[in-house]
Amino acid sequence: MKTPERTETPEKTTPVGTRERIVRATSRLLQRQGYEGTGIKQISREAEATLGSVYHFFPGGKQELAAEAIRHGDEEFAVLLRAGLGSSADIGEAVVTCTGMLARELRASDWQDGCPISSTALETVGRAPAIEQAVAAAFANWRAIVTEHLVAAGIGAEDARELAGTVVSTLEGAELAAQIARSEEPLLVTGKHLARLLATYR
Amino acid sequence: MKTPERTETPEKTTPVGTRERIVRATSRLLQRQGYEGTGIKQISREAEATLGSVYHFFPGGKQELAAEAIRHGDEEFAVLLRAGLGSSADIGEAVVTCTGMLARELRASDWQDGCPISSTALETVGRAPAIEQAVAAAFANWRAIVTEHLVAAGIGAEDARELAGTVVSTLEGAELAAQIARSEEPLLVTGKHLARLLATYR
DNA sequence: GTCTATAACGAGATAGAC
DNA sequence: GTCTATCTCGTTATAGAC
Repeated sequence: MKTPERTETPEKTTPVGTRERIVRATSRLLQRQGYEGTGIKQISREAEATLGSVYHFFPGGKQELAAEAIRHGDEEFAVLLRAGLGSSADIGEAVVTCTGMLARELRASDWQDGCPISSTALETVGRAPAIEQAVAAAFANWRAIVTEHLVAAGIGAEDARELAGTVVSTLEGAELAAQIARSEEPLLVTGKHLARLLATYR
Repeated sequence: MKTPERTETPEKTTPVGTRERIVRATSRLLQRQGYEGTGIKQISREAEATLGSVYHFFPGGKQELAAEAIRHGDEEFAVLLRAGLGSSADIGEAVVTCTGMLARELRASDWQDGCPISSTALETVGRAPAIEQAVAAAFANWRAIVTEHLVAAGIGAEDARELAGTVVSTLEGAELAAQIARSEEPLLVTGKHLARLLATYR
């Protein structure tokens, strides 16, 4: 028995280990406050872990922890992307669904929860190799997911590759614009334009 | 005589006052390091001004100074936008010119000098009203500039307004992607796609 | 694996002489 | 307007008991 037995509501919340609590808290804080704006003490507080535990699991300190949190955000956004893009056989409609989902989540968080990694990505350009690598991997992952769906929709491989980059970039930019304007409009309009662009292929 | 007479090379560099040196230094540092990553002491050092001078001109402290620096970055990017968009009668070509200019500057700075305000914008969402306002004004300014050129190119007013938002957002996203990938490709490809999108209007 | 204490340093901001 | 000294607080990181 490695975990304390909790007979009531065992399926509600799977007990999550300290390490994962730290990673999740870090991911959320980086999303909202960026890398420099987030302190390790705040992370340990929010994760309900002690400072000693944080350095126990991440001896590399803040950078190592941030890189792991970026990978967490990577997968989080990938899940949303796959859900949205798989929602319709029409790829244009699917992209519009994506922007709608992003807009809904953004409004629900009072425009706080944008892209989980963009702020940290911008802050660490050319200054934190471990983080930069995780960021680059995330973008590559998202592009690959979009490429796959574009190819499945009948777009040629090379066109699909290029378009996927534009789709991901444009979602990033639109999410930033929506946060700044505190409005869903930039995301929704951009979804419409992306669908229109995709419709010109084939 | 308000300024010391310098008879030699008077046109080379117009002597710039302390206040402006501080604003310029802040703008550049915010662009590269973001808001939380930039210290006032570093600013005063880089601007060759004393800490006392910084607080003399900006009694509101870091927030007031950052807001002013955002306005500086606003105008800086607006100049580039106007130059690029005015470079051709064909609006698609003009947008491609813009992305080419951005790509060139980005590479020249070793992928450091992206959008002058996006990092600070992301970091301060919902946490620094004076900065948020300056950021929102900058985006509105850039959208207005693009809208004007789209209308001049014969696109209907409402379409132009929506497209301008997408153009600005997409440039933002593509610049981020280019910095991360350390490659001009995201910007150049995005320029091509934007031109293609614009060509479907009329 | 968890906890507390603390070292070493830098941040934003202020005071007051000049 | 400029300069220096300083206050107070928070930061990352480490040490070592439990």
